[in-house]
Amino acid sequence: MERQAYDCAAGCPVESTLQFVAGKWKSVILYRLFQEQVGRYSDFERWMPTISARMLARQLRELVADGLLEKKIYAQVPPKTEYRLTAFGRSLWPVISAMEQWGQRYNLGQVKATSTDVLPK
Amino acid sequence: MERQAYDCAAGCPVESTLQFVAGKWKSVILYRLFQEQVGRYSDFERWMPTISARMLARQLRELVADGLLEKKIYAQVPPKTEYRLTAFGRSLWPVISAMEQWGQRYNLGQVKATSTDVLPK
DNA sequence: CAGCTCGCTCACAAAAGTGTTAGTAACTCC
DNA sequence: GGAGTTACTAACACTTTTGTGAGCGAGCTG
Repeated sequence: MERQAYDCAAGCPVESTLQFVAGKWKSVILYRLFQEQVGRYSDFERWMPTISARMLARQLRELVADGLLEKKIYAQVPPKTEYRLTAFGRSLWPVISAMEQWGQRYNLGQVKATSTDVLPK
Repeated sequence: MERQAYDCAAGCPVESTLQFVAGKWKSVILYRLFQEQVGRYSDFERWMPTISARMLARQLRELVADGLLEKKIYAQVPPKTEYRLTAFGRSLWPVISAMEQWGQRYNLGQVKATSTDVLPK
C-alpha cells in the first residue's frame, strides 16, 4: 500500500487532515476541482503537465476511495470519465483555500522564498 | 537533499504552500508551536512520541532553513535549545488552523473516516 | 483493415524518505 | 572518576514513493 501512516497517539487533528491531503498532488487536484467543478482525466494532464500518468491515476483513485471525489464513467468509446468533488470533498475548502491564499501572498513565484524576501526587516 | 520537488509551471499557489508544509511532520511541529509558543527538542519528543530523533532533527532543521522557525542555543551544559515561530512562520496560521478545524470536525479519531461516517445520506 | 482515441494498468527501476544503532561533547553530581 | 544529562549527527539498511516505457480494448475514421 502506498500510503503514509500517521499514527498520532493523542489524535492530533492536523495529522488526521494530512491523511487525506498529503499526497504529493492531492491538494492540487482538489484545488483544481474547486475551480473547475468537473475534470476529465485528460484535463488534469493538461492542468498539471508534470504529473506522470501513473501518479495521476493513483492519486485520483485514492481520492475516490477516501470519499473526496466521485467518478462518473460513460460507457462509450473512446472512454470518458469525469471527476468531481463530493460533499465531503467540498468540506475541505477552508483548508485548500487557506493554502491558496498563503501561496498567493507569500510565494507568488514557484521558487521558495525566505522570510526576508517577504517580511521587511 | 531529502526534499520533494514541486515544479508547477503555472506557479500554482497551493503547490508553493506545500513546499513549506508538506514534510511528514512539519505541520504538526508548527501546530504544536502555535499552541505552546516555545519548544525544546525534548518537548517535541514528548509531544510526538512516534517520531524518530533523526526525523525530528531533520524537520526542525528544514523549518529553520525555510525561515519558519528560529532556534536559540544556550551555551550551557547539558545543552539547551529552544525553537519558536518566526513572523513568517506565524503567517501560516490560517493554513494550520484550517487543518486543525477540519480534523476536529471530520476526523476526531485517528482512523480515517469515510464520507458516509461523517455526512448523513 | 490500419490507425487513432482515451483512460487507464503493469512491471521494472530509480529516487526519496525513514528507522536503527552508535556515538559525541562537556559539564555536573555522587 | 564514573555515570548521567541534552541535543544532536553519521553510517547503514530498509521501505515507500515516484518515474518510465510499454500495452490494452473497442469502436470510429479514412
